[in-house]
Amino acid sequence: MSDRVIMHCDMNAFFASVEQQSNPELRGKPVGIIGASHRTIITTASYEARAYGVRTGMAKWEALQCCPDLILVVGNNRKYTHTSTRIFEMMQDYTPLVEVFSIDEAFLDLAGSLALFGSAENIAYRLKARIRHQFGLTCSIGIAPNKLLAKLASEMKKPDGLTIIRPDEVVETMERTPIEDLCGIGRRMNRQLRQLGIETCGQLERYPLDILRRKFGIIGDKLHRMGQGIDESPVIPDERSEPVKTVGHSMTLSHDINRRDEINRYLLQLSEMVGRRARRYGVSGKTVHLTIRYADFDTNIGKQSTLLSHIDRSDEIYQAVQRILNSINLEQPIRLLGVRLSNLRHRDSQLPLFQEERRKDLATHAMDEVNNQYGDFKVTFGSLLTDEHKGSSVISPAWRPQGIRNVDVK
DNA sequence: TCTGGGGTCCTAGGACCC
DNA sequence: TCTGGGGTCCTAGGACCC
Repeated sequence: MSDRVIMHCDMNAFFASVEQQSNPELRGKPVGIIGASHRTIITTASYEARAYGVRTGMAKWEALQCCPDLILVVGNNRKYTHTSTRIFEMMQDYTPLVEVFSIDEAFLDLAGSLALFGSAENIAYRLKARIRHQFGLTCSIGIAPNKLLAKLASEMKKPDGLTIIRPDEVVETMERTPIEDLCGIGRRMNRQLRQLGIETCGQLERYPLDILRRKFGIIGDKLHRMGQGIDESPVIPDERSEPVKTVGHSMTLSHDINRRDEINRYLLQLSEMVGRRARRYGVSGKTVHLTIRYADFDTNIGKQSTLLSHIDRSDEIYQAVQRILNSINLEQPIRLLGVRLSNLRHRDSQLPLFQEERRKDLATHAMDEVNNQYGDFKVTFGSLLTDEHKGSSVISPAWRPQGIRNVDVK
């Protein structure tokens, strides 16, 4: 394992850069990519916007306070997924071992490619040149003996960086690297480690392992290894990746709501979104989750219910969600609603026995066909047909280009 | 017009079985 | 007449990632 060569490639300000490429008027200007709702946040800021202090996750109004000239662009997911897919295909020219980590990041295992291409550095330059030439985009690349260090390396120089951590440089690098720079140490863990006086990876490595274990359980061992820059996890290409475990959608409402009929309309829409995606993936689920965030933002209620059988039809999901909602005593107006399906397995392809069930299945199938062909919500349940419920399909950075390949069969 | 949306993994407690 | 354990499944909540 010690002679692995792993590359991590991270597209710079991906959504914003794609927009600047397709619209020259945006080039050189502060651009923030946002969602369609007025309660949206900045999903990506161009480097010009970052210079003003605009950051991912900021509320729209907050970003405008940092940078009054900020140009806000509503994200176009289709454009990003299209570009992203083509970039990942390009990476396949250098190794079949490409792990898509998010819509704009991937790991490549290059150990088997060096004989053909000379060196990992050489591959990095070639890939960068092609991405720039074909898409007008830059990326930051890290090369190291494992994924943890490759990701750390790619973060070191942005934009358009290339950073290599060689095996004999690992110890020195870890000595000066702040713990929060590691992927896996978030805000909370950073705070807890700092309370122990640990600020750098070097200090983390030297900290007594038994205390880490006592305080963090099995995570303690992981932390100890991370501090040394050790990570044995393999690069897993999509076709070998774990099947997806949950399918869900949630939405922050344009205004806080109270009325049950309004709540139901959103829940029906969410159930339809979840059901449609589950059916597209060919899975059904046995557990249904309802998520509610109250107007105060801090109170989040999650309630789940496991059914007697697996379901994938939107109306069945909706009914289950209804039952869960009935068991909750609502205490505040609602800001966000979410529906999720888990306990997934391959859908049973057999048609149900009863006439009524069969009819519903066929109707569902017909509805899916139209939606697959013409886009989401061209055909849907009658109660959804208001302007508010046109349902913009959302893509997240957790998106995977090929979707689900295989699903656990239990 | 305060703070999105998609996931994964881990923990901890309770029910239930043998 | 004291409360053993191992296993699985379920639920709720939180940390973390992009």
